[in-house]
Amino acid sequence: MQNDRRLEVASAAWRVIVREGLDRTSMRAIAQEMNCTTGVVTHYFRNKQELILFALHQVTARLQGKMGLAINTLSGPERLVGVLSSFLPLDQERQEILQVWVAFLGYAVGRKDLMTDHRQSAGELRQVIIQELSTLKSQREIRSDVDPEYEANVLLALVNGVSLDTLIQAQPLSAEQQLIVLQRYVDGLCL
Amino acid sequence: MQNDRRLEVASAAWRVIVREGLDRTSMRAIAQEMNCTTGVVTHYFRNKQELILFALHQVTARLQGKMGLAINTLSGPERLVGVLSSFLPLDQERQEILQVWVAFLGYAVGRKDLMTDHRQSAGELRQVIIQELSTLKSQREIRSDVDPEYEANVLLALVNGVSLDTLIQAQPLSAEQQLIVLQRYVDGLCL
DNA sequence: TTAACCTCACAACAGTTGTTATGCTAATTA
DNA sequence: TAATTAGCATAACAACTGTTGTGAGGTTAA
Repeated sequence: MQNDRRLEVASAAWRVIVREGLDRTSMRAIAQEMNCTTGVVTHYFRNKQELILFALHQVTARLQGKMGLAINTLSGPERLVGVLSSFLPLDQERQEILQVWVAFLGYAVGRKDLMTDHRQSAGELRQVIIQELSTLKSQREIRSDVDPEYEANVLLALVNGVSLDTLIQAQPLSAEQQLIVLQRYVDGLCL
Repeated sequence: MQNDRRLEVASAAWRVIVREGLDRTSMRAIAQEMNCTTGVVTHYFRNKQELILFALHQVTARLQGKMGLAINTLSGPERLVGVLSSFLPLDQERQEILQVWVAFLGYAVGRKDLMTDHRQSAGELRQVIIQELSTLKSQREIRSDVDPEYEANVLLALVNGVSLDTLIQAQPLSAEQQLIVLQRYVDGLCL
């Protein structure tokens, strides 16, 4: 399948990004990571921009996959925690996703179009959280005085902040500690 | 003073980073931003790496300046809020600082030495927060069951997360809303 | 004045970048 | 079988990168 090959190229790009940095992720470096030449890369992607954009969309796609799984298998307050924890770097795969995401976010500084991309996916996620909170509120699972829009901001900030801290803290939070932070705050909304 | 000139170069680099992106911030682009040639840049900085590192240290230096002001002028729980809010993008200056910081963080992915730099300054800030919380605890200003080390993680995550959201959210939190999020959480620690 | 020096412009260097064109081989299709 | 296309290697291109050296003009010091 030609689509599988595109994923292989994007996967190689990811590995180079995590290991060498985004600015050192050249066409030749990606090709070398796949043990072939740039002919492969140029054959499956028109531009480098198209490749970069595809690799970026792979980030959001895989995270949305995790989130969809949580939505379909859980319910109640556990589903809210499940959705939010989909984005936490709890395992090595999501730690890699986080690094690629941060690299792209830094790359988006000074590029209006790329930053708009980030904002859109962030906005969609925010709507999901608001929806979850509203449902929980109408089901009397959380306090009646919580403002879904406000708490969505806080929860997203908490998840993003905890994720970032796993990158920039010397002794980062363990997976259990990350979940505890999230769980405690959600517990504070319940009752 | 030759130090002032270095600051001018770094300032020009900041402007290019915010406007064009870090990867497009070349020696020539910085020089053009100053309306001169690369001779200026190469005269005050040995390498580009030295320039980049200097510009990065300017970020932490200016933030620590803000923090120092809060430490010296406030006291009690207000000082904790003041210290933490020093890092929030409440005004245009700190919004610019945030963008440069995010650009450098993304640039640090795949560079162990730069990421170590980030980790060190983050660790120092964490110690300050822990110290603040411990002092407040011994002064019976916050609940006796709060764990300073744990709450320091949560507070830092909250500040980092709120800051990030101002970048990646379509309608970002206003300065007042950012402070409310922080203030409310700190209020929850008091009593 | 003479000498040293700071500040900077300018040009040239080698290396790396993305992009493109060409051609080969194997698979697919007619 | 013949023709076509997919998949990829190779090489060459211009543009851009950081770095270095040379030198000019102005300032300071002896």
